[in-house]
Amino acid sequence: MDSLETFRNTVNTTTSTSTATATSLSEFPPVQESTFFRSVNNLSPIIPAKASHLARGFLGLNSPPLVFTSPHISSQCETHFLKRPQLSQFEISQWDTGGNGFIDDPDNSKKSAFLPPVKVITDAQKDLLIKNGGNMQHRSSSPCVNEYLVDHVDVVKQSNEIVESSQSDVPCSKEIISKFHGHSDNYEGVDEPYKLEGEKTDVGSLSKECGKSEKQQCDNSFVQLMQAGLRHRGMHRRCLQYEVAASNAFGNINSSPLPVHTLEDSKAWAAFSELKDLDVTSIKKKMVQCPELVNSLIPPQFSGNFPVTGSKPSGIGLHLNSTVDAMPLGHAAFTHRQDMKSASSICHNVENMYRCLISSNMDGQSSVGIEDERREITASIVSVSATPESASTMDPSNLLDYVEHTAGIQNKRKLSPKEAGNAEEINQPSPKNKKTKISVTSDGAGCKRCNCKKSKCLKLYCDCFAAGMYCDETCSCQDCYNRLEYEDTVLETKQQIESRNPLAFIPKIVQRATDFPLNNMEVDNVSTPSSARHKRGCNCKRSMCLKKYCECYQVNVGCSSACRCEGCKNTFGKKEDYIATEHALSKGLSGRVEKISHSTFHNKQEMVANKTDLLRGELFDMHRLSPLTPSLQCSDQGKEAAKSRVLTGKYLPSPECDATAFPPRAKFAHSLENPERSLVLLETNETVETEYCDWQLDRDNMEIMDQPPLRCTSVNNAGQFTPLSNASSMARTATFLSLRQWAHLPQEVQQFHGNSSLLSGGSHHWRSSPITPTAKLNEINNVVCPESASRLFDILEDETPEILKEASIPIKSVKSSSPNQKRVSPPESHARELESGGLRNGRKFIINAMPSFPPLTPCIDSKGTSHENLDTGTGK
DNA sequence: GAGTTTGAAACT
DNA sequence: CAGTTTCAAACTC
Repeated sequence: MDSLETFRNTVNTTTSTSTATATSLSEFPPVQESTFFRSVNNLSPIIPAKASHLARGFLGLNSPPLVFTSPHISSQCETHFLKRPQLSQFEISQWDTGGNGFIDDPDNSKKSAFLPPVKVITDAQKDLLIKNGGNMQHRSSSPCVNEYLVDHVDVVKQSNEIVESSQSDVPCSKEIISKFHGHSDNYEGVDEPYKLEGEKTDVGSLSKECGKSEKQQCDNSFVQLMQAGLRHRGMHRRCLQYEVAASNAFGNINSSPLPVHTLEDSKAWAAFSELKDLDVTSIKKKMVQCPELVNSLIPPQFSGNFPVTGSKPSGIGLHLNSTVDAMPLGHAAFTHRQDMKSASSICHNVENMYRCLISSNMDGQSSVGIEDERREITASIVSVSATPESASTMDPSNLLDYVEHTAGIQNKRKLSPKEAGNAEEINQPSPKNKKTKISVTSDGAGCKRCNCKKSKCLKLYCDCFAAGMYCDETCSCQDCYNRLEYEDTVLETKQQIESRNPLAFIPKIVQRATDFPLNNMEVDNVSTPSSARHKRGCNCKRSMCLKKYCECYQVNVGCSSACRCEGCKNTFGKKEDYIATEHALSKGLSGRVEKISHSTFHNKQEMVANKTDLLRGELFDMHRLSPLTPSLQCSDQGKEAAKSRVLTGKYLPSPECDATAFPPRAKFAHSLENPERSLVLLETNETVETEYCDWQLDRDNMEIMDQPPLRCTSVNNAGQFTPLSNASSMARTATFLSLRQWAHLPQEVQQFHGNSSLLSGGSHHWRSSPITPTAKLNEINNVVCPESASRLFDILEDETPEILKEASIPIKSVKSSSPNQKRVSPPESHARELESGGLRNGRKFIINAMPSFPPLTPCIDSKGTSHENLDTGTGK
């Protein structure tokens, strides 16, 4: 045990440099009082300043998460990264406790012993760590960092615990440790700074204590234990980093943002208990005879058949660049670029799984160039994903097989640590890779990657840049500056462009209220709703909008009045047809509203139908910039109205359209009953979506117009959040944006909205789209909520000064909230009224325009309930 | 794969 | 704001 002490001392010495973490951790009392935690807390925060190079959106140093979400962000790591930027310490504690499932329980240290040590710091990670060398500290809030820290801790912790707890119970415990440490030694020479000094020495001495035959046994049992445990620990660990990975890609049963391991660990412990008292041979025997025992050591989500949900990418507003060639809806998950990113996400998940597999390669030769592997695997899987059998529909087990297969291939080509360390170099697109990348991505079903040569990928010419994404290794660009390492440059350039055109980065494809098809079936046949239109329109002269030169045609949308094309023959909708429709609608709707508003509804269903019908157009409008998400589409709550609205129109085949990716309705209902909880739930995209759907109707129906805007309140409350949970970077993005916008709206407008309860609807709207991109989050003055902006533009016809447009955003919300209002007050006149200050009392206006309706949907249990919630919400 | 066409973005 | 240039994707051969 001397060596153990030495080891501990070494650990303490090695990790004593960080006090900040420990200090912070101390703020989260009960969970981490164990001796080990104290040691853990003293560990240096190992921070991958710029972790995965997998393409990511422009986070911006001082800006809210994303100007528009990037498919790249789908990377689960990124998702995680974004999700809880402020929770590092807490996470650390959570992960450490949760990660082992033993909270402050000395006895649990024993339990932990069964958990085989894992190669928790991959080569790539180490490489990153090395690269980031000195400046690692400042990003300690990164969950990824946390992972490294936790992982680092794990190495120590598990080592300690194994030594401590196993004692002599398992004859080979020492050998296991030795093995483990020997494994760690695989990193030798890669990054000495990260090696826990003493590991090697102690391990070495321990190893020698094992006899040869015993060692052989140990090897065998160790391998089995490790293989089982690695999956449990390693993979789970990886999925801590990619928490969404577990929940999305593998249908995690637990939607909690924070991993809960206790149950699994308990199971595993139970299984392990069966083994721990046996000798090595028996253990081996037992494990061979009872594979289920081993399986019990494996988290359920990683054993057997994975419930496939596909990934639920964050999604984005439909940027032109986010849309690639259309595919049959069946493959819609990869129709859009962000879908491709979901593939990327899956890839990333798989990648992590692969890492685990690599890690579990206990032959001591697993030092493969992870970065390189990642790249290739990702590319390969993207390729796979691009096939009809997209990754989203691919059996995860197949993915695993694939990964394992790939791993096998990869292992044939083991890179030296040095080579692995050259990830940066490898990441640079090379002509050699170009063809492959293109072949993978340019088949129309794949991810659209840029191929810029002169723009340095810092102009809107660059698809990646325009879509708010960093280029990645799959791009074929040259002299690319659109990379994370040039983050500052990218942001600067982006701001520069936005200064010229604040809407430069907003989605180009928007929904139009004037064209909402009633044929539900159509949704199955198109990838883009006919109601969608290119915001700025095309300017085709020769292509007649029949080729992909046409931005409208390219994304399968018809041309609109915004287009200046000549000889438009767009098969998705000719400009002239659009104009004609628009004209007809503008003529017919006001009369219709009049009719409805003066009708006496005796039949609730009829009321719903009528109102739903009216709302339909409005909803399209409201979602103009944001493809409806599955929470709406897939909401199976028997909400006829919502359903009707959702299904009536053709919606963008949102990548998130994955029923299984969304939580049960109960979650939302709960949120309704508990407004405070709602705020928390709002951090999940699905809740936001659902909320929007339900509350919108509810609000419209229940004469809550007189209620202070719930949403406004929520938004304000939300503003009190730290940008924490990356907070649902997506949903939160919209929230913060709205808040900021609101704060900077002219007082006049604020007052207007203060009087207009419909603001709530507007806020809803903002929040309703977790994929809402933000034009500029870090510069309040330029903040433009794309969705709002879009609607705004429709209203103001692009003739309103920018500042007024911004100020009018909530007004658009009014419009959104009250479809009738729109009909009653045409956009133009509405704008005029606003400008003249004549429309100050939105409430009155709205009430006149629309009769109050009883609750429309079962989701809103009762008027009282919702009302109560609203009251509660508004009371805050 | 090279060259051409096209239209958006950028520039003036 | 219009005209021109630059750029990269789409397209053709």
